[in-house]
Amino acid sequence: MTKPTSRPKPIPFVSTGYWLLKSEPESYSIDLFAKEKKTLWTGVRNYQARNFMVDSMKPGDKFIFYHSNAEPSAAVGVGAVVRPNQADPSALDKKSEYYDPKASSDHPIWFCAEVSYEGHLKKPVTLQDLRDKKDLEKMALLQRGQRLSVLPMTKSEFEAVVKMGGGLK
DNA sequence: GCCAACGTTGGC
DNA sequence: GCCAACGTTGGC
Repeated sequence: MTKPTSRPKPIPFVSTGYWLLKSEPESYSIDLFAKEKKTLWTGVRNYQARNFMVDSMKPGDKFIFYHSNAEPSAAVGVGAVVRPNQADPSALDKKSEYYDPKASSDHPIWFCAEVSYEGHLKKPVTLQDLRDKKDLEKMALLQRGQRLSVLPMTKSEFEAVVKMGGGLK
């Protein structure tokens, strides 16, 4: 006997191992990432984006580093997931703009991923470049109203973006 | 700075 | 549980 349910079941999401992570360069840029080599991808405060990092990201996954709210907004580099699904320390830090009074070490609420720098694209691939590319029209980033800061992408989308950027430098 | 398109909150 | 009001994101 199946339980009655008032809500539709979430569609199971199967990761292809490729992601796109957004950051505003004024808050965390690819240049700073390159200098630090590794960072905790903290401050994600959207449940769907969080769930990607908790449920679907795996060590070794790759991602496009995308500058949002930038001049111009563009894919600018590549990174790799080191360790997903970790409690986000910024939620417990009263001085952080991402502090959440409802979070605690027993109940972190928010999670992040440790990620490592792999390289800058030789040339940034602007949002307009991405939109102009027929092969990328289904890419999550380009869908109407899309605002998540952690987005899945397919392997072929990932490879197309890297190629458009002339590879890594 | 504007505003479309979202997500979240809270009164009921 | 509905939904109006509010807040945020991010392109332009």
